[in-house]
Amino acid sequence: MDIKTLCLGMLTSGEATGYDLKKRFEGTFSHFYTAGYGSIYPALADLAESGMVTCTEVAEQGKPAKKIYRITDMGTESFKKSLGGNDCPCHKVKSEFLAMMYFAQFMDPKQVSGLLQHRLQHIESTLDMLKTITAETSNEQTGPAFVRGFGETILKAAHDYISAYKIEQGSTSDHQLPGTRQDASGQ
Amino acid sequence: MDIKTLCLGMLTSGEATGYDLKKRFEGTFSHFYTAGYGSIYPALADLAESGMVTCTEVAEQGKPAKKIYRITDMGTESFKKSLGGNDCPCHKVKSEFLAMMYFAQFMDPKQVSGLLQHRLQHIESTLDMLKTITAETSNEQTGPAFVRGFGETILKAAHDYISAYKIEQGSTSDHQLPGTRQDASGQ
DNA sequence: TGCAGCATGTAATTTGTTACATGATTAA
DNA sequence: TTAATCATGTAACAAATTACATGCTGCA
Repeated sequence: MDIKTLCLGMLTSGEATGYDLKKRFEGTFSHFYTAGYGSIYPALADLAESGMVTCTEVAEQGKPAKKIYRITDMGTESFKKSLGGNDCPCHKVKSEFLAMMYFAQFMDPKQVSGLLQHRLQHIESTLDMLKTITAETSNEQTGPAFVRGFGETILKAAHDYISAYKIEQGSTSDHQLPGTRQDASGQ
Repeated sequence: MDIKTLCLGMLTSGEATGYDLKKRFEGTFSHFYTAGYGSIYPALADLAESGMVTCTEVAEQGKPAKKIYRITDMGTESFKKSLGGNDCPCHKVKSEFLAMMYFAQFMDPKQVSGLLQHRLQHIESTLDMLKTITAETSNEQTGPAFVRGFGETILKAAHDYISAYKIEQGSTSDHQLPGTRQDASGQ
């Protein structure tokens, strides 16, 4: 599924600007998809050109005119069809974190520790964000609820696993000074 | 981290051909990175050209000459440096599965069920593969062990989550016939 | 005084995927 | 006889990232 289809899907729940969609990619969608302005704006332009969405310009002062996009009936149809025609959707992970951890033996133990700490913090902030969104949303539909729950589950499992490993390393090994442990300077 | 660096890293544990590396991408690495021949072969050619690896051709009958790659000292140095210069490694998920599930309301319940079933099976086969690799490997180093354990943990958590959701849907709702449930035709 | 937020977009570059091209051996 | 395994590679294509370009408002 490309960004274009995803933008179209997002518009099924109401009008939005490119800027709005970006915020969604940073929110609920952030744990399973990424997209920047460089893909969102061209996607919306394409969708408008092919009649999937309409675009209403609203003049703003001191900013470029706001472009409000709304999905058309054709757009909704097309979106449903693209959902229907995919019974083998992929789920891919691309992790520099795991790749580096795989080669931990080539790294300074301090760097490894920093890496783990960094990842834990990232997981925690994502988890916080998901919680905030849940609190703000009422009457959540099963789809979004499933996806959010999935994210929370996986994130918690990852957090537990990394935490357990850190404790194990901290207590068993000698390559980390007991007094200095959990220092984790790098951010 | 690009495929080139990853190939270089893989070669730290011994000589290999492009074909060998592809198999590794299908094995231990499959749950956090993907790469096809189209990226591996050019990567190895680049590495050889820049002196990171050496290449020995061994003639074979009925096949193209086998090219055995070995990492050089310069290659090892370069690899260590690229590991050291990355204290904020990303961990990205790109999931068509979750994207589709987010929009479950636009899909036929049967398709949703098939989607879940399909994902469960994929998780199971990946888990089996990881188990097989573990059985075959003795004296595993901490890096690879951490990564494999991470994969198992996350995969199990995902499996449990999806299974629990299927049961919930199967028992509570009326949009699935009790007699036909868990049929999951699509593969 | 400076930064974050709002708001849009383009162009070059990077990166990886897909399809193509070849061809012997071996097990089912 | 059919498919899988071994074994290499290229060229066209698709997709997304990054850097660039602009500029007001409001808060600290």
